[in-house]
Amino acid sequence: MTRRNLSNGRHDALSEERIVEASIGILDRDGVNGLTFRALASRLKTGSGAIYWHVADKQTLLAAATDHVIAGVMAAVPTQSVPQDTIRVVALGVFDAIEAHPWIGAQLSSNPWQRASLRILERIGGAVQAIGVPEHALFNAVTALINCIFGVASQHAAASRLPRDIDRSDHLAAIAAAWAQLDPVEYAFVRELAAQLPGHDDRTQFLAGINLVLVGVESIR
Amino acid sequence: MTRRNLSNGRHDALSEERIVEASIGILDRDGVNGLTFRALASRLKTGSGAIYWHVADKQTLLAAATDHVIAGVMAAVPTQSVPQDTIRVVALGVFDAIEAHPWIGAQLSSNPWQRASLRILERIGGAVQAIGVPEHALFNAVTALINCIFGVASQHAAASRLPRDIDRSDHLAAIAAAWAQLDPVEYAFVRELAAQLPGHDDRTQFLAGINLVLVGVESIR
DNA sequence: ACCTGAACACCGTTCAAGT
DNA sequence: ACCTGAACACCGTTCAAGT
Repeated sequence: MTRRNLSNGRHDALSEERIVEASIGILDRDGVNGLTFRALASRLKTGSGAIYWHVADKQTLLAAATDHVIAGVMAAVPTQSVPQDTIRVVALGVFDAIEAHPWIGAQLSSNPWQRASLRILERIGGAVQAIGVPEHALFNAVTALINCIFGVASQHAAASRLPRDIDRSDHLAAIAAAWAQLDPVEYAFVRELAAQLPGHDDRTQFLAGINLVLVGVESIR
Repeated sequence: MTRRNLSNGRHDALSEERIVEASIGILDRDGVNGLTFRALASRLKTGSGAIYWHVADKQTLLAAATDHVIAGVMAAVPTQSVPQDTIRVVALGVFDAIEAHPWIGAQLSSNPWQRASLRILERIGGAVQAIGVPEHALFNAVTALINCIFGVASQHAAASRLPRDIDRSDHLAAIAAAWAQLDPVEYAFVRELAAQLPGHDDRTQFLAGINLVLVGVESIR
């Protein structure tokens, strides 16, 4: 009975999985700054030092939490018959995951070579290969797509770091208002864009960006 | 003589500008975690509380430092006769700025609507307009390009957070080696990519990605 | 108006001590 | 082997007190 957490249903035993799941719960509710080892220990009814027996440090914990979410997303994405569709579905899956767990955005974009990113890279890469992009251009095509996805990821991450009591459309309106007050000569374009800001749909926008890059990718086939 | 810092050369008086410049110095040498109000106060030979008279908080200070660098980059970029070239030059300017001041990467991608980002948005937007993209597609085209730039930004930011004693090519080799040990079935593509990783040039790669998006942008003209 | 520096309320991480 | 919780070495920020 040395490994009781395998053989019985005791919920007391700490494990990396339980820690990661508790972390995700805290992250979803309170954001990255809300995830402290003290808060985690209190939720898991243990001492803060106990967590270090299972997890190296906070950075590793955040990477593990991100991987847990992204692994779920990728498992749920079926490979489409048209590779372009696979890319779109993967991209939208990541988009929706960031919307559900906003802290993932910062995590993905701040560490592009962690496991979670590799899962995305693998799926996108396979699809780009299936499109017929030649070997020497693969790297370029794939990173362009990944950059697009992660760029939006961080954009969303920023929006999600807002206080919870601020409405999203209020926030967009506030940004638009701020832009409208910029210098008319120096910021002519931004001021024009301000008018379009409140009405636009992030998800549609995101997909349109992916499609734009796909046109470029197809051009090198 | 109420505003001595305007009329004479005294270097003692604190000002937001001096604080920002000192911050950039610390950030370049020690990274974001090295920038503490105590380190800043010591460098400026003042008390840590004094800084708060000129700067609201650390987040604002980081945004101001980022804006200071990006403003310099944008001022140095001449508008090219071919709008596509303007986009390329702006993008490369941002790329080089991130290479010189790596902390900017995280800053840009974590707050896409700060002043520094707006400066970039304005230049890119004007050029996309000049290409002849119709009004309704402007937003999509511009954000796709910005996402590409910021995606790479954060990628570089990650690489720059490495300890200073690690060589860059050693680091790439280490990543390639780690990738090569991944599951051959689950990570077939990533393993193939690993071989190309050590040899590739970031800057060329980056420009190739921009060009890919430009093909897409031109397609909706 | 501007600066000082101690004090406050936190952090992540470590580690002797327990079981 | 795994857990406890006090302790350490930091942070950002505030604020009474100075000039």
